[in-house]
Amino acid sequence: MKEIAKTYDPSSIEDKWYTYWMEHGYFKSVPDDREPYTIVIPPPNVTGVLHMGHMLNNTIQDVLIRRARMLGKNACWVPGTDHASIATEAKVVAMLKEKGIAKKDLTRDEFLKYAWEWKEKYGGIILDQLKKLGASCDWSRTRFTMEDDLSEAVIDVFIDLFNKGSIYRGVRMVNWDPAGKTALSDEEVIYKEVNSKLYYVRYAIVDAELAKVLKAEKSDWTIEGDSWTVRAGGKSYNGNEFIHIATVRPETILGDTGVCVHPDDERYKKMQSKFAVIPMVNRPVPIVADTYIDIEFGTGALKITPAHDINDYTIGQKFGLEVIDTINDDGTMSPNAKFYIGEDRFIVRKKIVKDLDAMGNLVKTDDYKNKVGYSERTDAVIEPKLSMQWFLKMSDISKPALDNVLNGEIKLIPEKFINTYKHWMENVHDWCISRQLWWGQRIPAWYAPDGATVVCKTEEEALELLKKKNPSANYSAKDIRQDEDVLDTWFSSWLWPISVFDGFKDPNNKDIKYYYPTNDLITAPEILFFWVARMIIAGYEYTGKKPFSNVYLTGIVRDKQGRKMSKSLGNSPDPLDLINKYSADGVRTGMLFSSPAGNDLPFDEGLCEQGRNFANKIWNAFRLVNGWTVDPKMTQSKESAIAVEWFNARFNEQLDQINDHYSKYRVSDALMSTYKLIWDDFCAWYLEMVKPEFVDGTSLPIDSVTYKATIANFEKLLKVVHPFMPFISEELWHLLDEKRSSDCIILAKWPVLEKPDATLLSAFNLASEIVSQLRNVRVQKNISPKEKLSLFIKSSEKMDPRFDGQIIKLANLDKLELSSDKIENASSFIIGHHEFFVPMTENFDVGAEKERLKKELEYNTGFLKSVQSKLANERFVSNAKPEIVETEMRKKADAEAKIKAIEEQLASLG
RNA sequence: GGGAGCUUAGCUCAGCUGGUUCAGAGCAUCUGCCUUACAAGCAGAGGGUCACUGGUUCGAACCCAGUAGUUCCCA
Repeated sequence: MKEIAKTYDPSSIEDKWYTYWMEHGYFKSVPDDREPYTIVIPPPNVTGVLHMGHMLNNTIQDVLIRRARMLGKNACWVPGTDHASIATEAKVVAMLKEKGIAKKDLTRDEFLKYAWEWKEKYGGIILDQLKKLGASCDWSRTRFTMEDDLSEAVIDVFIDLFNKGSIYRGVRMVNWDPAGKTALSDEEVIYKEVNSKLYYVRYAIVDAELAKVLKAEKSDWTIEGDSWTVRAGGKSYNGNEFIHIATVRPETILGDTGVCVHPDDERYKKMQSKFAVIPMVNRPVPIVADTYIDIEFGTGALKITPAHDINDYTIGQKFGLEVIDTINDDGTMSPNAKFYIGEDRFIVRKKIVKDLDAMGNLVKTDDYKNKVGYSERTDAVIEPKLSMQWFLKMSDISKPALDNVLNGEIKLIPEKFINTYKHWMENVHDWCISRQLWWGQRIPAWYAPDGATVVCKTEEEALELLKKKNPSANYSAKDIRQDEDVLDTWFSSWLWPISVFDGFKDPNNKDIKYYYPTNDLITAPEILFFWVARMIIAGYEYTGKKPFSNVYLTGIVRDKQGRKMSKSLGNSPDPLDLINKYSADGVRTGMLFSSPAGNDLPFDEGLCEQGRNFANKIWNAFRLVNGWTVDPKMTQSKESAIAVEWFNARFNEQLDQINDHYSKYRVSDALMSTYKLIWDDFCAWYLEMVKPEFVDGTSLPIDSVTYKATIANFEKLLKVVHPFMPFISEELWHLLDEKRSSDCIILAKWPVLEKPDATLLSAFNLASEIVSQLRNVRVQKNISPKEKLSLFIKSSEKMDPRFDGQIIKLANLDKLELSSDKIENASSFIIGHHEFFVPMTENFDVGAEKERLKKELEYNTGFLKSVQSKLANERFVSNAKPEIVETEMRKKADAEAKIKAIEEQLASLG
C-alpha cells in the first residue's frame, strides 16, 4: 500500500491520460465490422475561443461518444472548424489595420494570404482547448470548411444547383450590413426593441396638372400656417391641403416615391387621384390605395420608399412606383438623395427633422418603441437595400427535410422543437447565399462584357462556354471576369456531415458508406435553421439519406441574471480557468448537473464545485478500499455476503435506470442516477456495510471474497461514471489494478445488465429505513453514536431477517430481538406492519414521546378519514378500476392497524 | 402583429397512459458532529394551495377553457 493523497489532485492526472489516450490512438476510428456510432462536431468558428456553450455542447458529445465506445460500437467523433466569412474577415481587416494596412490597398490574393496566415495561427486554438475538456475526437480526421476538398464540394454543389435551376441571381431587397458592407441572410439579423421616435410629417397635396408642372420645372415652396404656396415655371400656385404621414426613418423621405392609404379610409378618399409633394426634393408622387394599410396605425397614410423597406418595395412594385436608392453601401446618403450627400444616415435623421421643422413640414414627434434589425456579426443597424445577389430557391428542395422530421425519421430532442421547425420550413424564404467578402469560396460565375453569364468551375471552361454563347465575340481570358463575391459560410457547413467523409469527392468511399448517415447531432437551438435544417436539406438532396438520426438541442448557457453568456457582455467565466479550479471532470459534471435537453442552463460555479466534490468522494472511496489488508484465510461473514449480494442487485436496478435515461437522451438524469449510485448506495451504504471494524487503533483485515467483490463493484462504477468523468475513472482504473497498462477504461466494456433480486432490494429498503429511524432516535434523544442501543421488534408479519446483522452494525446495536409485547420506557416507531422499540436506559421523556405519538395519530386518523370517504363514495367504487379500489382497501387496513398500534402505545405510556 | 413553449420547495429541475414509489431529486438552508476514506465530509431536520380562475371526472400537478407572468421563433 502506498501513500495516497487525502484530497484528489487532478492537475497532473488529466494531461497524463489525455496524452496516453492520444499516443495509443484510442480516439481513432477506421471502418470495420462493428456497428458505427458517429457524431460530427458542430464546427466552431476559427475566430472563436472556447466558451461555456461549447463546453456544454462538447461535454454532451463526449459523454455519448465515450459510452458508445464502451458499448462496443465503433465510435467516431469528427472534429473541425468553419471559416466564418464575416467574422474572420473582420478580424483580419482589424489586424491589418493595426499594422497600418488598409484592405482596399490589397489585392484579393494578398488579402487571402494574410487571412490564411491568421487562420493557421489562431484557427486551431479552440480545438486545443477541447482537448483540455477531455474531448475524445478522432483528431486525425480534423476538417476545415475552406480546405481544398471541402471548398471543391461547395463549388460543385453551387454549380449543380445552378444547373438544376435552383440557384438564381436577382435584384432583391436584402439585409445590408453597412459596417461589414455585405448582404446578410435573414437568419443573421437580430431584431431588438429600441426606443425610437415617430415623426409626423405633412406633404402638400397637389392635383395632377400641377404635379406635371412640378415634375418638369424647379419649384420654390413656402408653407405658412395651414396653407402652402409654390412658384414653378414662372407661375404661383397655392392650396391648403396636406397629407400627414408618420415615420421612424425621416431620412428616407428623400427616397419616397409614393404615399399609400387604405381604399376605405374616408379621410383620404378625395386625395386618391392626387399627388403628394415630397419636401426638400419637391417631388410629386402619386397617392395610391391598398388594403395593406392599417387605418389605425399612425395617420393611416404610409410613405413609400421602395428602395429602403421591404414592404414599401412590394407596394412599389404593385403600383409601378419609381425606385430611388438614396443610401450608399456604407450607410451614408448617396447623390440620389440630393441632400446631405456623404453624411451618415443617423446624423441625417437628426438634421432632416430640424430642416423639415424649419420649413413647416414637421407636425409632431412621439416616442415610439419598435424593433430594429442588427447585424449578428457587426452589430450595425441593418439597411434594407436593393442589390444584385445570388439566391437558392428553397421551396422544393426543402420538402424532404420537412417530411422526414414530421414523420420521425429524424428526431428532434426535445420534441417541442418540431413545431418551430415545421413553422420555419413551411414559410421558408429563398436563401441569399452571396456575401460581398473575399474570405470564402468565390462564386463560380463568369461574366462577359455583353452581360452573358455562365456558371462553371474554371476560367477556361467559362471562356469556352461564353464563346459558345456568342461565337462572334472573340473573347479572351482578360475580357471575362469572375463574380467578386463569396458564398455564405453556411453554404459550406450545410454539407459538413457529407463532406467530412469526402462524400462529394468520392461518393462511394469506405468512410462515407460506413459512417453516413451519422447518429447524433448535438447543437444549440439557435442554429436550428441556420444549420440543422439546411444540413437535412443537403443530406436528402445529395445522398438521398438523412445526415443524422437524432438532433439533440442543448440549452443556452446563461448567467445568474438570465442573460446569455457572451464575450461582449463579459459575463462568461473562462472555461479553462474553471477547469484549472475544479478539474475537467468537475466542470463536465457541473455543466451536466442542470442541463436537461433544450432547457437553458443558468450557470452556477457551485455546480462545478459539486462536480469537484464528487471526484473527491470517489477518490476517497478508493483510499478506503486501498487501505484494507486482506486476510486470505478469513472466511466471508454472512453480513458481508448479503451486502455484496445487495449491492449487485442495487447496481443492476440503477444501471437499468441509467441505460433508460441514455436511451431518452436524458443525460443529466443519467448523471444524477450515477451520482447517487456512487455516493449514496456505494459509499454511504455498501462500503459502510463491508468496512472492517477498527479495533485498538488498527483496522481489522478483510476477507478476500468481499475484497474482490468490492474491487469488482468499484470497477463497474468507474465504467459507468467514465463518460462523465473520464480522467479520474481512468486513473483509479489503473490504481485498482496496477498490472493494467494498455488495458484502459476508455476501451472497457459497459456493464451488462442482470436482473436484480427484488426481494433483496425491498428487504434492504426496510433495513435502511430502520437504521435511519434509529439514527433519528439518537439525534432526538441526544444519544452518542458510540453508545450501544437495543432494538425490539413487534410484528404481525414476518420480517426478512437477512439484514439483521447489518442493522446491528450500522446502527451500533447490542441487541436486535423480536418481541411479542410492547416495551416499557422505550422510544418507538412504526414502519409498515412492524413496530420498533428502543428502550431508554435513562431520562426517558414520557411527555415528549406522547406528544410525538399524538401527532402521528392525528396524521393517520386524517389519512384514514380521507381513504374511508373515498371508499364510502359509491361512484368511486363502481367507476374506478378494481385494482385501484383494492389498494384503497389496503390503505384503509394499514392505517387502521397503525392507528391501533399508536393508540396502544399511548395507552401503555399512561 | 402571428405562432410555439414554460410557470411544481429559496435555486435548478423530474413527475410516462388522471388513482401509494403523488407531492419528489440535487443544490442551498438549519441543527449536531474534525466518529481513523472523505469538513471538498458524516448524521438528522425544516421547507410547496403544483401561477390564477373556472370546467370535465368518483378522483386533477397531469385533461379542457380563460386570465396573468415569462421565454423563444417568425414578421
